[in-house]
Amino acid sequence: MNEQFTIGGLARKAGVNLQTVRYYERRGLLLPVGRKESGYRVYGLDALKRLKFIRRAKELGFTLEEIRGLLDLRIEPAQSKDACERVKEKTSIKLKTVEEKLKALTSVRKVLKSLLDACDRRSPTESCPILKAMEKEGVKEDEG
Amino acid sequence: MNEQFTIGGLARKAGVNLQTVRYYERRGLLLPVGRKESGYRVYGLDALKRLKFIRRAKELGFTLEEIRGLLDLRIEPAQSKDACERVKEKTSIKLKTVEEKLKALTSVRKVLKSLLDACDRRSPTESCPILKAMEKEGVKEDEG
DNA sequence: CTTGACCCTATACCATGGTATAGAGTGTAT
DNA sequence: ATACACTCTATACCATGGTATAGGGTCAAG
Repeated sequence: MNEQFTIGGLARKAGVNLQTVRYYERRGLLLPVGRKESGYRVYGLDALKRLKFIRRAKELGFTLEEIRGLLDLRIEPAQSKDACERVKEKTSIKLKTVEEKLKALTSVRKVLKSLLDACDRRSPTESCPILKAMEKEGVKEDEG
Repeated sequence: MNEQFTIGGLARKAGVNLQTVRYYERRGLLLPVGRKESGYRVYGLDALKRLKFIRRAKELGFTLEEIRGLLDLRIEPAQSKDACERVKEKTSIKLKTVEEKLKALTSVRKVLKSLLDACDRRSPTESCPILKAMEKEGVKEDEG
């Protein structure tokens, strides 16, 4: 209960480099609950969860800045309606970009599948099938 | 119309930095169709498409190496059965990574949606819903 | 035949996200 | 009390994906 870690223990449990933990602290992503007399950082179980979250979110293509934003999207009981609205807005924005990525990735998947098909039929493709197919997919090409 | 570009024209049309075009060439992602006497690079319309594809793929979280792999997927008429099999294999691998990304992003979308939901209901949540959701390992794609 | 916009190569530099190392203190088991 | 694993800060270093700059050539218009 109320398990505590030293930085090394935390890093090991989460499977990340010890330096990375300190790096995340510098970036404002992961703070120790406190320090010992000696100056040693002390972490709780929540830190472990947070650290795991950071790694997963990173794999999903969020930057550390964005992850910090996500972690800040906490709905605390004391928060005002305004705060809730701001949180909601940030979340919506993130959701929208995620949905765009999903759409584009779905197209890519479709293309790859049809390429596999072509392989099975041994029908030669154009010089760069993925490009041709993406054109037909009508995934937006530019915008900014 | 067999339109041709110089490197600057291509970069402008695609909305990328000129140096970036040369960088992609160094990385083997985008070659000019040829050179003028002067040594000037010459590009065709296909290069523009390719360049746009690269940018999009990048936004989806593919590395330049991965993108090169995607662009290299093709079946040539003269290819042997073996070669075809290799293409198929490469394509399957790409497909798998795309599907992993899709899965992970779908989880994120779910989490973000539920967060928005919680916000709508304004249920004063005790702890960060995102954290909660991610703690459950539901999003994990890794360690395999 | 020079000016300006463009191109060439080569190399330096930048940001992000880490990782490693140096030099010094801590904690504890023998 | 000393060895060993661990921690601290600070700083250097690495890879990726670019971006900028230096020193020079090309080319069309005037």
